Amino acid sequence: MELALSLGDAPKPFTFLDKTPKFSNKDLGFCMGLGTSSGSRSSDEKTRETRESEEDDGDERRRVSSDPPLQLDLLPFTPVLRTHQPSQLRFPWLTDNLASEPGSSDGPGRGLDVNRFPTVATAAEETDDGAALSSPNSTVSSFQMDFCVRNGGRSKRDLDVETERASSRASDDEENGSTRKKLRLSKEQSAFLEESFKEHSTLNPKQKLALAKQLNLRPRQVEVWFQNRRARTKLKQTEVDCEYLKRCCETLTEENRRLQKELQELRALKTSQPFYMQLPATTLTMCPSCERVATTTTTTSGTNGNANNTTSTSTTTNTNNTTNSAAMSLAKARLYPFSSQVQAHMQQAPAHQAAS
DNA sequence: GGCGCAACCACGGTTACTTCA
DNA sequence: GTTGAAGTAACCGTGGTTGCG
Repeated sequence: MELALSLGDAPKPFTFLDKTPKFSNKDLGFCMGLGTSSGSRSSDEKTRETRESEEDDGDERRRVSSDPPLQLDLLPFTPVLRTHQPSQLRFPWLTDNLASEPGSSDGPGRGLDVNRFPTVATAAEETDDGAALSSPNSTVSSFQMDFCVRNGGRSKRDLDVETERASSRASDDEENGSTRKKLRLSKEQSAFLEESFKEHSTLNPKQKLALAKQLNLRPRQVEVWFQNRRARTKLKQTEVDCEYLKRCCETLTEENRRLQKELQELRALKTSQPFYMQLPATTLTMCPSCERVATTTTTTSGTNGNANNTTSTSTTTNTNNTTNSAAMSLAKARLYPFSSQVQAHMQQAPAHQAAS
């Protein structure tokens, strides 16, 4: 019996894939590939990769480029960053002098930072990330990005209102030091983080600091954002995988049901037309492992019910789905039980497979 | 080389907050 | 105005790795 389950390049193994809701790259910027064992990489490997990446800042892209086929891209902007906005959105590890770009003192990006005055950094952050904490008067604060391209027409006034609101919330929180700090990142900040996530799903300290500077966030915020983003990606991937396996299960169940039904039909046919058994039987059997059909002519003799089977010929044929169904029809007509020759044939299966 | 310790990081799970229908 | 769901920033605990004495 043949059941083809292909996760690879089968033209259309499962029709249900067409029914899955709108997994269109164009629409959602979503693409997924099911690779071999990429999803089960050990944490050791990942940690090692990270370490290597951190040790070698000049080779940042190695981790990305060595990523196995498993890929989930949920990002809203599908175009590649550097071809998309090469002159406006730049990552600090790609261009070091962005903050000193001419004309950075004014522009639509001014006042984008939700946490313009991150005065509530923890003691640890003060020590660890203190170098990255940017004062409003530093060169970092003068950094601006031309987000208008991404704003979809949002005016500067809108940005200012949003920033003012965020600043207000921040100041409220500062007054009430006991409350947890939770400040919504602006759309522009999120978009930039998304783009950088597209470049690197993990950050080394250098990148983290640079991103934090660039977006006027605390390095801790950038770190947390990347952690949550990875978690979201993984969650989405799990959901997709789950759905896929569910559909696979349904398909296999349906196939099993169909085969059971077919088997019942064959049995019914066999009992209703027993005279076929008296004919010189031509065995049509299929090796489950190599999917070859073996045609065997068998002479049945004996008067006391003991049959001496003698194989006269044995030919093997490569099968595909078409020939399989033809073989099934032939099998229905010939009605021959699974014979001992099959077992002998199966013992030669490895040779068949090697030959094919 | 083996061991203990501290520091760091990533991750999973959870909480608290915001936004929106 | 209220409410529940969804999204997400932030936090916590844990395990792994690395460097040092």
